[in-house]
Amino acid sequence: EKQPCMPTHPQKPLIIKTGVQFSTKVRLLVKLPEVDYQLKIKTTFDKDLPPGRVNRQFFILTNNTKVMDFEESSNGCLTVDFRHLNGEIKYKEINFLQQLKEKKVINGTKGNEGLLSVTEELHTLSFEANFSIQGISIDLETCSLPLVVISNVSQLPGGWASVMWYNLLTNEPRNMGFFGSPPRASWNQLSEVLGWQFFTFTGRGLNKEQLNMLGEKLLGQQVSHSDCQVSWSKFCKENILGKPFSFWMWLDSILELIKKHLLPIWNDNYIMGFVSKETERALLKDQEPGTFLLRFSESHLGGITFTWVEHNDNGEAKFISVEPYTKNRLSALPFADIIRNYKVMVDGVVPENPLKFLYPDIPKDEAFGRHYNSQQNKVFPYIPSMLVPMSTLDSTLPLCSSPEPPMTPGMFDMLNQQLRPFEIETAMNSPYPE
Amino acid sequence: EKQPCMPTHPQKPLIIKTGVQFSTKVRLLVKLPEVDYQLKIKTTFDKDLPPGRVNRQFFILTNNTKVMDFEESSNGCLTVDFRHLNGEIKYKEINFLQQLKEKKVINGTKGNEGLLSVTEELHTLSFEANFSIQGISIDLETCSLPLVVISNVSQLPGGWASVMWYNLLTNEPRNMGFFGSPPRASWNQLSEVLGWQFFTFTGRGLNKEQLNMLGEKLLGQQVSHSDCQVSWSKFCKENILGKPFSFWMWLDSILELIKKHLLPIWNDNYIMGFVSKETERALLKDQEPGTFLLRFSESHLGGITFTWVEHNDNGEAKFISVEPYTKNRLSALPFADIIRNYKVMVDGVVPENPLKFLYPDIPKDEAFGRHYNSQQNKVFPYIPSMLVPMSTLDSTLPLCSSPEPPMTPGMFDMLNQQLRPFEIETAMNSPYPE
DNA sequence: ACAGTTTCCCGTAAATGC
DNA sequence: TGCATTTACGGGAAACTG
Repeated sequence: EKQPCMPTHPQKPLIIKTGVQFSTKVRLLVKLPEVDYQLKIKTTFDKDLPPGRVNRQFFILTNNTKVMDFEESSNGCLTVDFRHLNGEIKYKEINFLQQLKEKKVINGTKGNEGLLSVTEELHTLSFEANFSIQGISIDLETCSLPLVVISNVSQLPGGWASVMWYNLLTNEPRNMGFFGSPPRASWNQLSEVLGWQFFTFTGRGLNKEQLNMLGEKLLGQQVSHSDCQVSWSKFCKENILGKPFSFWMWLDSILELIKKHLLPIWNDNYIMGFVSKETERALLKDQEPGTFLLRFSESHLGGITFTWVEHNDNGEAKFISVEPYTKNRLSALPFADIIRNYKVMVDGVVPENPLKFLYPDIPKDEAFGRHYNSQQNKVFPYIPSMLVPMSTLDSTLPLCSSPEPPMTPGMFDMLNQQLRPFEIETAMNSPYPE
Repeated sequence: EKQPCMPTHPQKPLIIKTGVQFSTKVRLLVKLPEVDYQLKIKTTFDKDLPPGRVNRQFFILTNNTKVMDFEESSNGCLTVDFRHLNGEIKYKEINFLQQLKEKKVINGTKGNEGLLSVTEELHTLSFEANFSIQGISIDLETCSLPLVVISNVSQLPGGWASVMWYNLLTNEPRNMGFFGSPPRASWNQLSEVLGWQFFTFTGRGLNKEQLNMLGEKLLGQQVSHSDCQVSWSKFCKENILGKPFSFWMWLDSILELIKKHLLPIWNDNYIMGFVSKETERALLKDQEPGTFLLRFSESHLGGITFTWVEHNDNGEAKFISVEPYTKNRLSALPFADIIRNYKVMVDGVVPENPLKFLYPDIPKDEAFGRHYNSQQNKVFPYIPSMLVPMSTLDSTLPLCSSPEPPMTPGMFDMLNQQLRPFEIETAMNSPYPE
């Protein structure tokens, strides 16, 4: 009869942060005959969870009772929307604006297995109303989909992973023990969700090649990933081999990077982003010198780098990648300007920008010109100054410039044991398929 | 009998921010004969202000009663220090950790003249205790010096100005209407306080020349500023002529800049900082080309620039200042590294660092070498990249490079009406005394 | 409309708990 | 001790309010 909607964290529904206001909407789906009186809705947090399994306990700080009525108009706080939809069903909506506070559990024994993290702990909001019609008292009750409660935005990625996994893999309205033994997802399902994440939060999804690279990263090289199963743990809990973060933490850090610093370029489809080093080399190998592409760092959270191709004296292609730029650097200098002004200075010779064509052959300025920042702000008595990103190289020193090593740890170790000058880098190319 | 100390905001006592914990200490100065029982201290905010004049009203959210006793040891929250001092007087101290919340004043008429800003509104904390000895009940009561209550750190500079002004100009323990008609300060008094501010917060005070420049800025050119009177309004409320900020706001922004980004260089005394443009030119005029000095921006809040001297073909000195660096830029690149790597490129020619000697003749690297950041962090497969601060000039364009115009508005307008190439700048020099 | 003031809340750092 | 989680609060921005 009543269909509850979810409390919302900015852009991420079903996640609530303690101490921060959230809002919920409840819609009454029955058409009440001429009910003009005000209907009181009471909200309760974790109303009747099985007492044995309770983990953290929360309570709603503010008024947990709100009136659902027809008159109030939208003021952002206690908005009540009243709409006729298709002339058939009446929706009444209520917004609660309230916040949550953790009850200190006196009882020392938290019921649950210690294995679950707080972002795997599921909660609900219950809504109750009572009204009487023609002398008959009627109780209505409903509750939300499972919620995740976090205490700091640093837990948002983990919480969102839980929400995604739950909603991807079950239709149950309230399986609170879901993460006690979470089901696996097929790569087919998961890749669709990942693409959808990018689409929702940035405006552009992921193409076949990008998803393929992600599949390989998560599952290793396979003929087809479609039917592979991905465990919850592999997706979000276990660290990637040799890295201090999980697959989802890595991917989410890239989502955040795009949202804050790369949005227009990403939406113009100028960031290939998810490319293996092997593919990268294969693509660049036969291109004009100075052809480059943009790739997200696999070794650091939230980083983006460019790799360009040059040619040795003997005609071999060599590939150079710059140290990845992270949000700190990008907030000092937007990425388009980095590409525009990037310089390499070898042996103190006049610096030159090695970036000429965005793969496959788009002149740099044609691709990024729209996003250049003419940061030459005229402050009258001063001469303007800008930051120029620059790599300074000394060709006599064995400065290593090879792109990231492949994922296999053996290979990684092997590479790490060798310091070598530029020339040898091209050797990295041959072992890989083209 | 009891001597109260002040609640503390980090580094700035007598300022309390709503919603943030603060602590107070109360010391009992009488030696109680064998009092081992616990003495309860009750704290009240604005206990008995004349009701007519009340502005904002606040109350203490947390427990306002704490026990002063001998046993408790320092745990950071309810610390009680117990010390014998000189074997004569017993100090008992209590820390209150509590926060303040504003009462919504139902009564619409705030008593005070609307002229005062919130940072000029003074409040107090009262402390009360009662104990009985030999059947006689004894009441103790005391209260703090006037406090300023702010709701956001953005109000801290204003609040701190009030605390300084109050404590500089009165010895009254609680003149709550002080800012109704605040007295003036002599420049003698004020300059001492300003120097002390720098000393306290950075470790280095201000020398005669620096204070002199500040005096001129505040009072205009005078034979001697010592006996000049500075009004509270001029110090903190009125904007500097032609600028959107007051004298103290400007000075405080520089204090903050030093604290966060320039501390070691400032403490090495390598920042002249407060120099008028006239003096700057007089100093640099006869120095080696490439001699530079560091000066705080007078036109923007929290900015620092360098000015260096070069010579024209005809031997005239010309002075060039870079656009001031503010906290945003400095957090991308520390100032010492900016000085180290700063380049000017004219007509696309090889860029060169024009900064050679810190005034009067200290080789740049000798002065700043200790603070250079070898930011060449080796991230294995990538080539490192750094940000290089650079000014790019085209000598065929009339790019203006004159240092800041002098403060007189007429002069400012005159300058603004002229766009001119480098060479003319030297003309600016002659009108000024050397 | 607007300026002074407060609220909101992210994101870093520190504290706490386990 | 180390890791997971929470708390603290500066700082930018939005919301509020006369």
